[in-house]
Amino acid sequence: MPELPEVEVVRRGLADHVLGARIGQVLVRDGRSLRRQLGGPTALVDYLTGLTIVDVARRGKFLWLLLSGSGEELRRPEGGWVSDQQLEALPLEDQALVIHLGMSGQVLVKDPALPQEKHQRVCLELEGPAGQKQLRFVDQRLFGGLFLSPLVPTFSAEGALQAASAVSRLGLPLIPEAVAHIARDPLDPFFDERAFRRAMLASSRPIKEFILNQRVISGVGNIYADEALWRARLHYGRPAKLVSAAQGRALLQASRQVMTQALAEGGTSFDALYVNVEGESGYFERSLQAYGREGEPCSRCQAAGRSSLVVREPFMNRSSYRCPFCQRLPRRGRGS
DNA sequence: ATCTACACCTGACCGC
DNA sequence: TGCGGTCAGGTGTAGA
Repeated sequence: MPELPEVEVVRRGLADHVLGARIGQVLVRDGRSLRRQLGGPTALVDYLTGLTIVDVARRGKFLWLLLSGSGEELRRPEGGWVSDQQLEALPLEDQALVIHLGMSGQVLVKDPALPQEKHQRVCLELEGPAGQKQLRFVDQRLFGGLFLSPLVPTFSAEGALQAASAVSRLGLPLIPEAVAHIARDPLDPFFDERAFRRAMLASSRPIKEFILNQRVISGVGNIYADEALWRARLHYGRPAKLVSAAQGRALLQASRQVMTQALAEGGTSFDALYVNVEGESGYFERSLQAYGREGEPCSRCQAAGRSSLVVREPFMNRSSYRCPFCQRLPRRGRGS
């Protein structure tokens, strides 16, 4: 359930703590976290060892580390990694390390002396002259993982080279091949609203299924889908093509607002599973209006003097939460 | 081509 | 106490 805001919290943490770090020993405790790695653990270990981390990028729920092999001869300052200036001069390796948190993944940056986590699967030793740290990939349910993927160019709709990720430091027009099919997310300035609208009009799938499709819009998972639909007053089952242009814009706007707010509060957390790189939980759960609020009053209805209680309904083999008053199916859209 | 079904996982929780 | 069933659900792929 880490969605865009939670993954961005992790990305920022990595950008703050591991840029310029040189990767030393790589320890794979559980090969199942490398299911997508061609050649298995050996290939990952062989490739990563000795490389320097030069950038951390994200698109939707995918994170990736950009690497350089030429960092070895750099002079590393006392107690830290190399400078930004040095980093920008380094030539990129042709593969990035892609990380997906799946349902329960965490990326922690910790002192090697601290005890390892129960579900730690992979550990990268980060070497500095004084500072030694570990990048730990922890994942209880093993839906997440790490793997190398070759960088390929990214293009805009008009065919121009375009930064693959709005949030990377270097803003390179390169994306890991394995992430190239993922659409830009609603917080990406290059998000293509017209393409989003075209796809909406072409789809008879329920609107919630539509916005969960990472090929159409990325970063949205079950929690923020329900929150955005609540804000836009849309029923999850409404066929996408029957959502008006104004409602579609409202939905996109709602997803931006809810994710921006969640990011400002450090992400959503239901338990200790979703945390930043220092192991701390976010506070956004307190701000959720629909998700997880079965039986509680809809705050919008309450403010208007009505009483209606949020309901939980099965949809797409998972739970959906909505207000039965302000998120109804119009007559035309019934039957899904 | 489009869509559905399932595999991948662990742990918390619930009813018996 | 134990034990089976259910739920949490993102992503990729096999099959219809």
